[in-house]
Amino acid sequence: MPRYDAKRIETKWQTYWDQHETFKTGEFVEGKEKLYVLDMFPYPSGDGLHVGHPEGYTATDIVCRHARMQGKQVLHPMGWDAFGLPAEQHAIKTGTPPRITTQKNIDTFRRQLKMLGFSYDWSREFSTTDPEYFRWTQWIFLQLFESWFDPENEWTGPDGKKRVGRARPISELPIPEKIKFAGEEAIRHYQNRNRLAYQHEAPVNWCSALGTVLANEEIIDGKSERGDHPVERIPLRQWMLRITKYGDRLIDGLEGLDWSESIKSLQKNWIGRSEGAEVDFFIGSENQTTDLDQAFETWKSTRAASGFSEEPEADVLRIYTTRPDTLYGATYMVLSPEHPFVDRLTIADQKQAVEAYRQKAALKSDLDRTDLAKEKTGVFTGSYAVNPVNGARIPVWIADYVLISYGTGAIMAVPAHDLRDWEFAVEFSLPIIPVVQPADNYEPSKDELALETEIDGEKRTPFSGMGTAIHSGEFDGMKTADFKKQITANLIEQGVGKGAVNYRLRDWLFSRQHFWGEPFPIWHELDAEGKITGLMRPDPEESLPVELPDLKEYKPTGTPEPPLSSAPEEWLYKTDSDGTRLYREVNSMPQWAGSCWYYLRFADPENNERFVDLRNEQNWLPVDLYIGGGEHAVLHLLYARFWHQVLFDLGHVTCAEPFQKLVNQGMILGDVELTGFQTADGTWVSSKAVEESDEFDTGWIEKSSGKPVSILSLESDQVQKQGEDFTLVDDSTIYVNSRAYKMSKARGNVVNPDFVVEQYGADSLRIYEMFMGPLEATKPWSMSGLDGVSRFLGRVWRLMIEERDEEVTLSAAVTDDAPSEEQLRILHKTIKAVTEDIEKLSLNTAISRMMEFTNAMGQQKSRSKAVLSEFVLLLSPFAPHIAEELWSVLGNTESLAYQPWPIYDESLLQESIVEIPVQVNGKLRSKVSVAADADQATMQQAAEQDETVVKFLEGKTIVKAIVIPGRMVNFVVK
RNA sequence: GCCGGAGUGGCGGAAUGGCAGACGCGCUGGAUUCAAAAUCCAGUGGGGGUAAACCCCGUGUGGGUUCGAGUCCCACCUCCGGUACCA
Repeated sequence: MPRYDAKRIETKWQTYWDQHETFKTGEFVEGKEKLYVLDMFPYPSGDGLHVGHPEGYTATDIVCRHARMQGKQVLHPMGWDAFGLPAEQHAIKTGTPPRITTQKNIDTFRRQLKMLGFSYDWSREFSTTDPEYFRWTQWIFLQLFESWFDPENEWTGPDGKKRVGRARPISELPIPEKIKFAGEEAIRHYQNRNRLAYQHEAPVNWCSALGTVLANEEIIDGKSERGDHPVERIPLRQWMLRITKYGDRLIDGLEGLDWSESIKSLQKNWIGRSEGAEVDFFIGSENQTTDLDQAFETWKSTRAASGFSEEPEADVLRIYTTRPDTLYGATYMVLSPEHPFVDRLTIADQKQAVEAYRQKAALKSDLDRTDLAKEKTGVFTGSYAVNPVNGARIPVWIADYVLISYGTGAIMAVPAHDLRDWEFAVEFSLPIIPVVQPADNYEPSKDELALETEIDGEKRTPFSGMGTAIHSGEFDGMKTADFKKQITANLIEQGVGKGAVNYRLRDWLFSRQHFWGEPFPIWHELDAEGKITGLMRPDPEESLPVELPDLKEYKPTGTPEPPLSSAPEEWLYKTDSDGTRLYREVNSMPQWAGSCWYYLRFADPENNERFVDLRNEQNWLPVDLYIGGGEHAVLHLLYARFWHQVLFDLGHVTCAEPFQKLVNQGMILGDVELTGFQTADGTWVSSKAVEESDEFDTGWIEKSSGKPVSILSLESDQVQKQGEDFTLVDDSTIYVNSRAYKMSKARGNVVNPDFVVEQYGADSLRIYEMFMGPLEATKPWSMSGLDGVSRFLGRVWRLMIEERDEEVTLSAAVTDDAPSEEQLRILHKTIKAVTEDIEKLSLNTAISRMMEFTNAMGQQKSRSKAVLSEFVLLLSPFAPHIAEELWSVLGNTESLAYQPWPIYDESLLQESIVEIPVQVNGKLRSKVSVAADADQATMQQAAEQDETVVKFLEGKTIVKAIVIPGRMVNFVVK
């Protein structure tokens, strides 16, 4: 019985922790160091936990258990991100209300997490689907709704940092005189247009198969991320959040954060800030009668006096460019097909062609647009615009390579210096004027060369780099960077342009046509005919939460009308105190909403007065360590930071950034698979002669014949290494594939944590996942690796427990004698290494250090109890169950969860004699033993006397001897 | 294409510019056993040499810096992840 019995021990200690509320975070203690460690909370899917979850959870658990033993107060909560599609789709199929399914899944997840022995404070658990939680999600939405962004506001936050731009209450929005004059309704509409949460009629990605509108982020290659269904673009009234206003703040805020450079750059790229200029090109008034060139002169002088207007007037096309220095090379303009000026600029002769082109563009899904990306298409409108810098008349085209959603939806085309414009100009024989001279030693890039074209008998390529201005009037000879600054200044002076910043980031499409999401706390005013007027009334704060109605049917309506539109009348309509009929907003919030602020709620989960008490927020925030999968590196983190910054601007939270340190755990792949290929008649085909193909069920074909090949799983003894690759043992010309794949049901390589715990125990699973490799690396699973760590725990057990006894008793080898110097040295080396490794999150090496300890102690006939006790403490964050059990067998009556973490003594680390390497000319030739504290002369002398070294020094002169005390000796000889 | 990251034994992976391959898996041999499981001990990068001593080669490729490079610099190759008409 006293063999290491994981199941018995683990159940015992999990019950103990539960009963004693061992990991409940108490009231915040002033002056005691705090640590807030958070896992990205899971979506409780019906499949239960997979082995990827415990990877991050174990890492945070180790950090927390370690921190508690160091005397810190630790906040380590867990909850559920439980709104989302799967529960709704299950409801559609079975009629089971999503709340029921969700609850069941949460129960499974909780059971599994407890089974793994994580030290969460379960008293703080909540789900985003709890009305008491989403009450505050709705409240935060109202904060966004009731605010606008003032880009000019300069202010100093509670963190003492100066910022420009701030969210302010909508009541403080300055109303232009014109609008004030138009009356109350106009003012309300104006406010609506400026809110951080606003409604917008926009082409959205409608997926009829899912019966919903999708965010750009939910679409991959023009198909839905979920289910791979086709997506088309249709116009719809949608909720948007004005995240673009926070573009700069979201970039600047990254600076002080302890995040990997790669995630920071991922976020920066996503935001995609670019600097350039907006420039107005004169097109004349709508029914221009006088000559365009003459009108242009008048316009120029008017502009010189009035300056550049905030909004473009009707007589100009406003463009955005990052290369204002190429203005002289603009030879045509392009509008996106959706641009509002297309109609008025299209002359009668071109109407038909333009209309046809627009139709085609509108029908194209994103997929088609990218598919046809190779070829440039477009139509001339028949109209011209005037280049403000040189008065040149240039034709205005429409083309779908210009997107309505970026910049101003219109561009000036400079074919000589932009690859896309070049392609278009070549296609439609438009003039190409070079205005930037590359440096003398310039070689065209691959992309540029690919576009090489013969024009007028001469081979020419576009040039998209920087250089010196030519054909640019007074600016000739200027360097690109200087020219940009200079011309931007000139444009402002002449009132025809200004410096501008653009973002790749778009405003956040914040509504979904789902049942299983947070309802919006918004009512729409209806007019006498029951039509939506565009004016809105928020639910008063005190009436929150707006709960979901009971529905009989969860099916999508099949139209973009959300399922909530079939809610009972009394949920959908009400008459306000002033007699206005109101209709409830029937969209719901996206799944991101709940995860945007859950980290705040954990600091104060039961507060009925506020989303989080300010004091609690100040005490616990920011999150000191946040660990989760890389799939959230962009969106979740960007969205949560955005909400947080708005709350910060409005004074609801006091720290500017929510997540101080972020770590992305790597993905765990399935076991490595060796795959061979065979034709139908059973002949082997080399993996180098096959390729993937959708044509046949096997998914692979032989390249030469195009015939399908079947795939065969091989055992490791059937293959051998050959160079970089593997081949069959029987035939070294037949290469086979060797790689690990993502775990998936389809591939059948999913590892179930329940199974692993059943077989090996939770401690083994925890240690194995940490031992696999660096936390952030992608790593393949290996069942035999689990045997290894399981053996290690068995060895630890036998260090202390007498297996042959009936009862769990201390082994006779464990004594109360004073530890030997050697045992102490081993212990203190281990303490030092493990402590430092935990701090670096280098958990795989921490475990290997403990293995070394175990191996060394196993050799000792008599083992000091004191030494073993300290070791058990070191092991406890990693394998808490076995550690608690051993701790109690060692004679302790209380949990070790709050025992002081062992401290190493530097003086005990030193060995008295060390073996140091001796090199000659940098090559290792021998090793000599010297006293650890030997000085340079002694070391050099010892090295020179070494037999082998003498041989290498014979007949040579020592030019130089490099001696590093305690480390090495190197002789440079001639 | 662009932006990140990574290339080290049969495998997962270690190495503040200072003994490459810690630790684990796998494999080989041995002990224990009637036998097995479990456990313990020894060996295990490649080549040469007598399975000794010892020597040569070796961290994707080519160059460089350095007394000394897996580690730093330059160029390139391959793989993985993200992204893509963003003006």
